[in-house]
Amino acid sequence: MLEDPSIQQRLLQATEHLVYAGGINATGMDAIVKASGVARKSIYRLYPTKEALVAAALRERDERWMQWFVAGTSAGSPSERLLAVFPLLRSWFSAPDFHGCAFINAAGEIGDPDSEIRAVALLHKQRLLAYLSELTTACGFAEAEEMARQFLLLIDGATAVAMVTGQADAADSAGRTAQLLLQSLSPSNGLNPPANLRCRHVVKY
Amino acid sequence: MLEDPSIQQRLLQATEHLVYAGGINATGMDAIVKASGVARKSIYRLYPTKEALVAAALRERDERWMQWFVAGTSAGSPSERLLAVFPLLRSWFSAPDFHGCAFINAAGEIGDPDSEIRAVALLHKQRLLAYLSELTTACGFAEAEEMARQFLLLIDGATAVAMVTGQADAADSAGRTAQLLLQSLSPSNGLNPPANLRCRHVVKY
DNA sequence: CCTTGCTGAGAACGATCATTCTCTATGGCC
DNA sequence: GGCCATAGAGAATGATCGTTCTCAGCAAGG
Repeated sequence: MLEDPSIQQRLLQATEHLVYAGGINATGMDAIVKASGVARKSIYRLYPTKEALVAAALRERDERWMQWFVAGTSAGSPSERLLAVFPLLRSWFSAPDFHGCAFINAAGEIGDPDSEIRAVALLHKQRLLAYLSELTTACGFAEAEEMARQFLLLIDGATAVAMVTGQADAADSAGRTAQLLLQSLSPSNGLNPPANLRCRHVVKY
Repeated sequence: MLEDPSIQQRLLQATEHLVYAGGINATGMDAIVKASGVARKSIYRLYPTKEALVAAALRERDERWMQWFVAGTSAGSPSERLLAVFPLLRSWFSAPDFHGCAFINAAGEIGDPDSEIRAVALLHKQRLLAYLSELTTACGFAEAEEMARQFLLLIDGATAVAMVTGQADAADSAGRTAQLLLQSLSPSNGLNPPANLRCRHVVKY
């Protein structure tokens, strides 16, 4: 009874790619139709407006990006997983089609604060923060929430700086700052509870 | 012999405001004409294309933003000035018309890497990094350049997170991370050269 | 068979886009 | 007073925007 998934998938993937590469407003429906091979009529049967289509494409990207991020930070102890974030980011920044965080770009382009697209961007950051919080909590830190927020700052800061300057080594500076965070707030320094409850569970994304 | 500055100033200020609030592509020339009160013919005599106009408006914003940033971080010792960054950011994030970093937003919206607008965004980040480097160098840190890059990450990360989530306290988390950076790399901990050459000079912006 | 609904291809719509043009002051300079 | 560049206001241009509509093909179900 569901719609043919291949059509929807082609449509969302082409939309995501075009919007990420060229921006939302600069991406016309003509380009989406041509790149996806999906007819206009079919697009507007699936999504009432371009905004809804772009929001759905960004939700799709959120899903895939989180899967990629979790898969790249799944090996080792919790602290090793936290530090694995930054080499992972570096490889992303070095990709030829890297153009920053799609959600920050989208939120920055959309003026209307009530737009559905802004809501998707917010949701993505909340999901990323929740995953980081899982990791810092698994490390046994007392202030795991605060630490997750600091990691989020480092990730988004490195992503933004890498986009504007084109220098992938922004991930390295962020990684060094993260290492400092882990060292200074390490559970083994006596200022925080011992790490007797590490690696409790892993969230699925 | 120069052009009447009031016209150019009205034009650039209206362009900057509209582009920052609503994005580049969503801002039409009609809106710029109406908001600035400058005639179309005069606009195209001053700037050959909309892209050049927006680039000039962003250059103007760069100038004013850096002046605001330097003025807000001019009191106290170098390390106090570095830490004053984050309450300053917090007040910015709390402003009703805050919409993130105009340069990150612009670079994220523009796909063409050779665009003049992208160059202005890059220049802004280079100028901000240079100023941060002045401050960290004045603190007497051995790796002042690296530290300035880390501060830039924190600033841009907090700005991006505050835009997407609307939470101004992203600046507080960034400030705590910065304090950690200053403490762990403090010149007084013996791992770095003593701070016998602090506060050498101040750059004008 | 006939109907029904989905698909692709593309025409058509009114609106808006960036850019150029016309027209009418206006204000300094000789 | 005459002159000329600049100013604002807005019409015109061709292109492109998001959205809707038409039409032919095709597959499934009665």
